[in-house]
Amino acid sequence: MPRSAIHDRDVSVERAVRLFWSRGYHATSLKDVEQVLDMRPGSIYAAFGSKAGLFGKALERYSRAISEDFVRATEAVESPVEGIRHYLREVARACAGAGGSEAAWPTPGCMLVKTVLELGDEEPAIREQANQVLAEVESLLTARLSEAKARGELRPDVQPRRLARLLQAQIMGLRVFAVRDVSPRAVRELGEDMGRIIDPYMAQGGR
Amino acid sequence: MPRSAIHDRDVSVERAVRLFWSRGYHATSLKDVEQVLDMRPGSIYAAFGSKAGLFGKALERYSRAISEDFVRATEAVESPVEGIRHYLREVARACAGAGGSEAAWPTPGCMLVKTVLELGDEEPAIREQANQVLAEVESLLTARLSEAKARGELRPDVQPRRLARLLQAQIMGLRVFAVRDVSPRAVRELGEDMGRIIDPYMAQGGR
DNA sequence: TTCCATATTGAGGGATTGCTCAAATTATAT
DNA sequence: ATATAATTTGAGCAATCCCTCAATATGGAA
Repeated sequence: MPRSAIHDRDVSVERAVRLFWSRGYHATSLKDVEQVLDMRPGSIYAAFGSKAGLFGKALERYSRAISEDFVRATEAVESPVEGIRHYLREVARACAGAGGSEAAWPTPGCMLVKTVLELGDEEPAIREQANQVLAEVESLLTARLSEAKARGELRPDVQPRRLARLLQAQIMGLRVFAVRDVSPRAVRELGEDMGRIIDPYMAQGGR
Repeated sequence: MPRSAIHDRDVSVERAVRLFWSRGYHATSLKDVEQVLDMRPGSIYAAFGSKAGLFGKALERYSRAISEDFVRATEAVESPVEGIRHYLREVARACAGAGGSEAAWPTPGCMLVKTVLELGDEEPAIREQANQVLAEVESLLTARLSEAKARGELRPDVQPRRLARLLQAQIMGLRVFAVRDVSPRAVRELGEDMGRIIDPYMAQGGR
């Protein structure tokens, strides 16, 4: 007997991702949200509770996409180390092409990083949410590296978690760097150089 | 004949640095500024013109401090490569101890990075200011690396500017990583590991 | 068709935003 | 002391903020 919803929740969240991802939390007003979602305040609040609530859902969706991308790119090749290199190249490529409305990424900057940097003591729930996802990504990296170590690709004395942190910092650094007004070529080169950081950690003297 | 100013401009800007650095641009209201500077709106606007104007002055001051820190830490030892490693360790230490009101850094996150990530098309002047300083830091790094290459510390085929970008991404990544809720030990280890990234670029097989 | 239950609307509320300006204040020169 | 000119104040403006809610619209069951 009820009236069916006219707005697809998934589509709305997807649009909110791009909006919040590019503008950040504070710089995005509900006017912007109304425009992008094509919804009026009442509907938005009935569906998501609050601006922070919608942001949380968007961040959740972004997080899932990021994790899936990592797993997919990483499993595209057999070698875990090569998989991580492949991921770094993919990120560099996406960063270099980011910006346009047609681009896959509205900005090179990682939404998780932007969130953690923007939101301090205000909105601690969202900050904690982003922190937790970043910890999960570190664990994904650690798992891949443990696998590589078990396969004999990495030296026996390598600490997977510690190397994972170094590599996560690479991804963060790459994406922040790409926000600078710098040539796509420089970004791709940087991704390549970052991939080579693993070399000294590999068995048989690297590469 | 005029009345002398009661507020020291330098002190005010210094306080504004900590305030904007920790909270970011949008999350900082003029109420916050009034409180921290102990000034009323009229005085603030007479002195700095606008919120963006004050932020610009604060960013300028922060930039100078960052550059000076880099040069000082880098010149503390004779070898340029060792100087860069020393800087990375110093940054890691400052990051690990950041947060408290007594700490040297209110947050590990770099104000330049936070600014570039937070401000998009809005406030393009400030964004451009931050971008330019980041380019200058890249040049500082490049200069140190060129020196190292001339001294024979680095392999002849090393491209200083390209390696400089890799290292700037390290600094950015380190400081972003440290914003995560992670142990000081992990941050210091990360700084150490980042220093070792230079090894493969060094002459005589690194180290 | 009638009715119900939910989705949606949009005017507008209370708070806060960045900012202005006329008035008050006060250190200095005369 | 007095006059001068810059500094500082703080009430308050227009705009915007996030959000609420009574009214309206509408799809599905009976």
